[in-house]
Amino acid sequence: MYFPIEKSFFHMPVLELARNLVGQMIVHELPEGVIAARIVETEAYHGPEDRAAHSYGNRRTKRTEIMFGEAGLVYTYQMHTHTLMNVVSGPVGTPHAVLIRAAEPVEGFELIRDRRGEHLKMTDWTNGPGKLSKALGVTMAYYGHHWGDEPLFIAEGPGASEVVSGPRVGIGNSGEAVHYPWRFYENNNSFVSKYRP
DNA sequence: GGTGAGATTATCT
DNA sequence: GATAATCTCACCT
Repeated sequence: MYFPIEKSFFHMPVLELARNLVGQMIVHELPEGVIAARIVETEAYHGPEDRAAHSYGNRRTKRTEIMFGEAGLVYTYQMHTHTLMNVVSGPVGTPHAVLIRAAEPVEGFELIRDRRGEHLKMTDWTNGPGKLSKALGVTMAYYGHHWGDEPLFIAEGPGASEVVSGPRVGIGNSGEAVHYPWRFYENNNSFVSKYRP
């Protein structure tokens, strides 16, 4: 049984939050059962000053609107045919966010397998942001939800053995921002997504 | 095990 | 009409 983490947990600087989310649990309670996974990889997006962020230069559109809200809200975003999950960070009016990129399944293996496919290796279930949201059943319907509320929430997890940082993935031509070491992941964990230069 | 191209759709200019 | 915080599959080593 899992319980949502204190909402005050989200009130810390975005880089710190990104690092501290590694090792926590992400839980989705569905009518069919509970899916739980331990977060092993995140990325921080530093709103106004980060060329790779959707909210760069305080760009405020219908899509980025939620990032200007309270820390702990859910920012879901459609990329091609996939949904990506973020945790809003920073005080109200400051559009920071943490992208949840990968997690290690802990509970609900059969539900995940049903969604992702019988033939896949277990490590291919959740080792990327699009795959993770599909495995957990997270959709755009959660845009604006809070990560401290059921049925989709962050719970206190067992932590991570060793958290390391490196450059972020898939942000192409974002100038200097490409090199910022704002990706955090558990060292030597096979559920961490592959880095593609 | 690794690299490279194409898919495919909401969102913004 | 261009773009994208990705995924999958084919082909190479």
